[in-house]
Amino acid sequence: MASSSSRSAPGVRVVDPDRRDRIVDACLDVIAESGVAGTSARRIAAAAGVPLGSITYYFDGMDAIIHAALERFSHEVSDGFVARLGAADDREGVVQALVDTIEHQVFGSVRELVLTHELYTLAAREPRYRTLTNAWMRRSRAALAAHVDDDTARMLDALIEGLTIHRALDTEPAPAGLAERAVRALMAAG
Amino acid sequence: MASSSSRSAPGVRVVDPDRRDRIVDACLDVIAESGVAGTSARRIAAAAGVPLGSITYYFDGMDAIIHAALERFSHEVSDGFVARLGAADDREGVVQALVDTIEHQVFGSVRELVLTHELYTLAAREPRYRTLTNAWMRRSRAALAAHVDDDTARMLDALIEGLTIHRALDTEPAPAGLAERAVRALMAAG
Amino acid sequence: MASSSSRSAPGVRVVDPDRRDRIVDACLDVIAESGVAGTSARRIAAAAGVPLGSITYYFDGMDAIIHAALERFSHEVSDGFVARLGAADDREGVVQALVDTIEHQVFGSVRELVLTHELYTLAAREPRYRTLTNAWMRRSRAALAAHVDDDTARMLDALIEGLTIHRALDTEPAPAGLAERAVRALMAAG
Amino acid sequence: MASSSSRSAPGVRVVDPDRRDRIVDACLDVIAESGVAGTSARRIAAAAGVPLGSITYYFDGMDAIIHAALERFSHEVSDGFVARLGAADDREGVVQALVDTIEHQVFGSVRELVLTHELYTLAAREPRYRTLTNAWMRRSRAALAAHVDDDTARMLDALIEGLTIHRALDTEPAPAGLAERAVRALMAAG
DNA sequence: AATGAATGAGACTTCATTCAT
DNA sequence: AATGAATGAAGTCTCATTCAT
Repeated sequence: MASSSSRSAPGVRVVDPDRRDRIVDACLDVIAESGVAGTSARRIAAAAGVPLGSITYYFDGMDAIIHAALERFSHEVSDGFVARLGAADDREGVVQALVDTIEHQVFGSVRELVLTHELYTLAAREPRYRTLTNAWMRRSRAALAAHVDDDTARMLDALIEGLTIHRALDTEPAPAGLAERAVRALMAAG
Repeated sequence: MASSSSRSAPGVRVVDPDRRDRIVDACLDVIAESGVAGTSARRIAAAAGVPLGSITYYFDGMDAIIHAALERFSHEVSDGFVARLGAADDREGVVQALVDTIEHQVFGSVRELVLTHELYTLAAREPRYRTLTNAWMRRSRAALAAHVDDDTARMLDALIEGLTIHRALDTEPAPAGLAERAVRALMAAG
Repeated sequence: MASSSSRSAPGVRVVDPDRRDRIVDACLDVIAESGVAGTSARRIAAAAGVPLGSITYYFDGMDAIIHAALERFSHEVSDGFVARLGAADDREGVVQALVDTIEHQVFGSVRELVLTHELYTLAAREPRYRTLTNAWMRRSRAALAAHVDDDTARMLDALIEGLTIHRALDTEPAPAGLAERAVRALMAAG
Repeated sequence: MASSSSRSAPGVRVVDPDRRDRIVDACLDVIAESGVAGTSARRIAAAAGVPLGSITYYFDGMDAIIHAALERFSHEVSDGFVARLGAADDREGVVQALVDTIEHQVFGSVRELVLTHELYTLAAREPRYRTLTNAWMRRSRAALAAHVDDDTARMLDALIEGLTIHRALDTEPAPAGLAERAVRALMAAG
């Protein structure tokens, strides 16, 4: 008679419609922890709690999983940014949303930092990943362009990128108010 | 007649005092071409024209070579930046040097972009590499701080970072003059 | 026409349910021939007629194979001893069984001698192997204790050990009847 | 002018007449700690505090060092046994000396146990090492034969061997007085 | 006499992918 | 549809030994 345990016995076929999704999520976890270089089908399978064979059954090779995972990641981050910016209803709200974004990252887990750079590294070399970062940039700029002109959107996007990276990689805290001054300076110049 | 080839016959012991340096350079080339993930002792040895055994003879494991290579790289880039900035003798010269830096990267080989991100990716996860990026940041800011106050130096450094990355990852060219406007805006705010 | 050879063509996937067992047996052969020090995954694979990858597929590292092999060996020897002793139905039969055991070893292949010492050497240093030798000792003593008291069992077990080793390592034959006299003396003392 | 430091500067040639001896001792330490299998020229050199080149300069390959080391070891142990037995001046003293020998080993460091088995393992397979163990046995028996007849000497030697090994490998202590009863039983039988 | 740079062989292990079931 | 046994390639590293100095 079948066990009522939530963990099925080995060899038993399970109906599991979300399995593909779970693999993608697990892949993201593995990349965050061990890097793209340390990501293997075995590790993803273990993290997702699925058999090894599932990996190559659902995906066409390792790169397909990694691409799917980083695509999902870029949308997650992007969605957050767009939401934060969408909540702003005046110029002052925009400033606050941008400063929050910059400073939020620092307190955000190391996970976001790591995954971002893993993606950039791939994008620097492979067009398939550059497509991902391009779309991501475009979504960010579009969100900004709802409040400022296109050129200012570009400048602000770059500033956020640079400040976020430097804050994350720095060993000492950034001066208070610096992000805000920079944001205001660029918005004034637009 | 004796061969003038740089590659010696197998089995022949060679005196080669610069070998360690050449291995580091070769490692940088391999990382640039195939990424840290694709960098193996075999490939480095082949690129440097030395036997495989030399790699582990001169370095305590793969990570030691990669660290040495990326350390060298960070200094090379940093030296260029410091030199460009050192040549400026007035405010206008500084603006020009920074704009040049941002735009120079784009026309610079993909090599610099790739290597920078490979380093950042490692730095995001491992303290040993964060030490490298920190020192690099500090050198850049110090060079800037010779011309502007400390806070402005930080802002400019971040702006350069962000603009450089976005230009490199973008598929369409950035508007002319945008970098200059952004630089001037931040310098005026300082 | 299909080959009836036991060695399949390269690249052909084979169904081979006893493979794990065959690897253990092959490992024992390799240890007997070349010692634990000379035992490598490559050699075991060659001896078992399986690809190198099979070794690490079935076992978690070299030590796991060696442990499994020596565990099997200790049971093989132990089983023989217990059987020989179990066949004895009176005091005189026990004496004969023990003398047979001592003298049997000499004519037994060098294999048993070699493997025993390889195991003892590991047991002298690593607890995991000492567990093996302990269980082995316990089985031997239990078999003896069916015929004599516990202390005598210990003495006899040690005597057998010592005589066996010295006979095996000696370059000249032991005096006839010596083993029997020693066995009788210890049994009389019990 | 030469430094007066006890540790010479690198590259300085040192007069060191006992170096060969020190290498042999260091080799014994390495074998005791890591086994013959884990003994390498590098490790011996490090343990002896001599340059790597010294190893192959003073010895004809690894096996020559190991043989020299184990030969020295067998004499050290043998000397102790002969001395202990030589101090006995009557039958009772001999009994005591033998019981001491058996029980001394248990409290002796694991070093002696390990080295003994490493040597036996080699002797089981290679004649060059069997020569060592044979000579060792002969010295032990000769020391015993000064007090008992030849056959009894053989029996006692074997008993000591077996009891020592079993005590060392056992996880629980042997019954008190057991060694003494066994020794007396064999001496009475002689 | 003595050294340490140098090397090629071979050690273990991990892995993506294939394929019979 | 799904799995896991199986494999060959490639990974890093250790090492004994050689040889120019």
